[in-house]
Amino acid sequence: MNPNDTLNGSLNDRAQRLLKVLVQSYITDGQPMGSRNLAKMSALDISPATVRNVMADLEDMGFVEAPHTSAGRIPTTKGYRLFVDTMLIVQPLTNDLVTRVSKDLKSNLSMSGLVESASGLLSGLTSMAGVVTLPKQGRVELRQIEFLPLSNQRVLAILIVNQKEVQNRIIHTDREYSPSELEQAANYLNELCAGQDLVMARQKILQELDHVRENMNELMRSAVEMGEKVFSESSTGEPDYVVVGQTNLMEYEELSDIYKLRGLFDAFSQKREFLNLLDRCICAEGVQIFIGQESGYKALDDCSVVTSPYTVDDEIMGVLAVVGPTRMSYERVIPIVDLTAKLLGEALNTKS
Amino acid sequence: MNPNDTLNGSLNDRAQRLLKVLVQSYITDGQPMGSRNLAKMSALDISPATVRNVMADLEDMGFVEAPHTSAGRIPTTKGYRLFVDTMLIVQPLTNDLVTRVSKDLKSNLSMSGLVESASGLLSGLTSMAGVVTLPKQGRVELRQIEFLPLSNQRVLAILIVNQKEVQNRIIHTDREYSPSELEQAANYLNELCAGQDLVMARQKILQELDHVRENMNELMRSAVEMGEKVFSESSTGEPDYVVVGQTNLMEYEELSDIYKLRGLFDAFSQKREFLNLLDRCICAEGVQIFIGQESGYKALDDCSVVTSPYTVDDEIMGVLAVVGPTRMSYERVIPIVDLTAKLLGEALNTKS
DNA sequence: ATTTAGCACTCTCTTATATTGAGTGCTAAA
DNA sequence: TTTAGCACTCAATATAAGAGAGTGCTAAAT
Repeated sequence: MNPNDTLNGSLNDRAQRLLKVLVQSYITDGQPMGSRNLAKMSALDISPATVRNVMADLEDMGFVEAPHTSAGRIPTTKGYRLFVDTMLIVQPLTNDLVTRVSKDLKSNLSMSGLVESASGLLSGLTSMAGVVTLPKQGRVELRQIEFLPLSNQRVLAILIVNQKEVQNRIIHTDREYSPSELEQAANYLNELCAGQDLVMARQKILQELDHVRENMNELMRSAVEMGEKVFSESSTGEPDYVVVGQTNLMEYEELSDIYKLRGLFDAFSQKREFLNLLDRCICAEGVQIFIGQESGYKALDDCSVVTSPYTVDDEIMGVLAVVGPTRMSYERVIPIVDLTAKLLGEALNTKS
Repeated sequence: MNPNDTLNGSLNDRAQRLLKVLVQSYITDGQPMGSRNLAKMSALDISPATVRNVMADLEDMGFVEAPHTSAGRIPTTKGYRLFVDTMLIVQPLTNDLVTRVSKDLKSNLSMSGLVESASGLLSGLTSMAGVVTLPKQGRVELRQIEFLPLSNQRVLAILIVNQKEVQNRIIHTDREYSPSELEQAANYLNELCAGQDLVMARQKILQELDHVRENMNELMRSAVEMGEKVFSESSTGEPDYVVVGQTNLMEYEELSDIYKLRGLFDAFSQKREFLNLLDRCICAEGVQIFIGQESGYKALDDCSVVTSPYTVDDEIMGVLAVVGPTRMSYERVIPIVDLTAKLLGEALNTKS
């Protein structure tokens, strides 16, 4: 068997080298590459005709394709995948960049500001779109609950959770309550639930509800019922992630079709599909990449997504990502995503 | 002087009628209108040649222009302006629509949800982009302040304002404080400032700061200093407005140039210019319209903005707007903006 | 004094046609 | 197995021609 044979499925060195050169060239130039050029650039000392033979094989195997008969070849999704998995050499980051990212993140006081910054960094450093999910409140520990009377049979419940965060919810009650009544109710609930996880607290209250119905006095009944209302209202429809630099994507020819672009932007603002995709990465360790159709969502067909979870104390808090055209410089983007994830985790750590 | 003379600056009836027909036709069709067609549609029983004479006059006066020699005429900004100011008959709203908007808004519990809904309605009903600024906290009355110790010389300040809303701010202190110290500080500040406007409260604290330096004990000094820090930190970088339906704008040919579109989207996300524009409407009563370059911002050159402030108890709380191509159905959009502003105000009212 | 008909003219848009250049696939020779 | 050579394909570009829409102007009609 010939050592240069490429038809048995696994690629020989020469074919791999040619593919690598082709992918790199296409990523920088955006032009299909012809055999003549490829022969020259590969430094392999073979003729264009030979390159053509190899390319025909690579096309049979699905790694490259030709936009039309007389154009050169461009990588397919499968081609990019092989490149990313086995031939890619990530570019080292300059110290300069690291300190810049670090500074940028640390200059942030609030958590939402931090997420915004991270997103902005991803977008700015890559000239593509940056996405960062809000850190998920793994265990939400109730620290204290307070009630404040409003008008019209409504009560404002203030939940202080996780030592630092405040949530407020408005509940509708069956009648007006006086401030002192509310204070007693709060005391009762604090005693019952303080220090517990919100989910647990709710269960405890539901138990209590049965119990209380027969035995307890009117006040406690009210208190428990109010607690039930507070905890049943799920989280306050906040944003799930932050996107910065959407408009950068308009600069890329591959995406400049207005319909594709609209689909993509809609996907960002509807969030559902995109959140699903990000959720899938939350279990993966380190940087993960979805190339073109691999993501499974039509809106992302012409895009690649480079994601990484970010962690605090080894616990995954969220995911961040860069979204851009499949023809992106993975070698540059991957370390940027990696770095940002690590430093965001660190920055969050000092805030807890 | 001839009653049909159009050259002395003010338009005679016939010219007005022709302009009106032209604008309406162009808004629905998007096609430049020729003299032949215009003569027919105007029902004026004049020949195309006469129409051509009138159009030449209108062009001299800057109300219409011709994309090229042998196209019909289209309205200029000035033409749209005259149309909007003097010839427009707003379409009456169906009861159906009114109840739908009303229901949609009332089904909302939180304020941010309400704003989101309003924005969505504007966008959905017009197939353009809807913008709603968050209601501004005109007078923010401090009701209560609480402190919670965090780690690393930081303290969480919880401000309860306006009977219903909670703001939380993290301040950095000169040393660690115990919970009981903080409680006393809170009590002190509550006594000093409760019931006051935030701005007033700050001034009071600044006064107190001078006073306290000599006379008072250590605790009170700390308290006042903390208060100073709390109030000096301005509002918590929240979003200023909500945009829904940006992507709708991609459907309009007038805006389908990718560079214009990018400028527009960037303007939305940078917010600065756009906020300035909206601020300008806050003093105007009722619906206000910016046509094309009238806004003064390059990004909005090909757009019109229909705005209205929304009020609670005759006090202006914010502004909402629809953004779309200059060639929009003003007759339809204006009442929608008007209605949404009114009902949003009402909906907010029942929430205070 | 306006209004109108008629005509030459302008400009866009569409369609057809040719030309060029890049690059391939195949065949036969090295 | 590799290479040179050649016929062929296809996109991109330029060029020309013709149709359609609509104008501006002039001279006649009202």
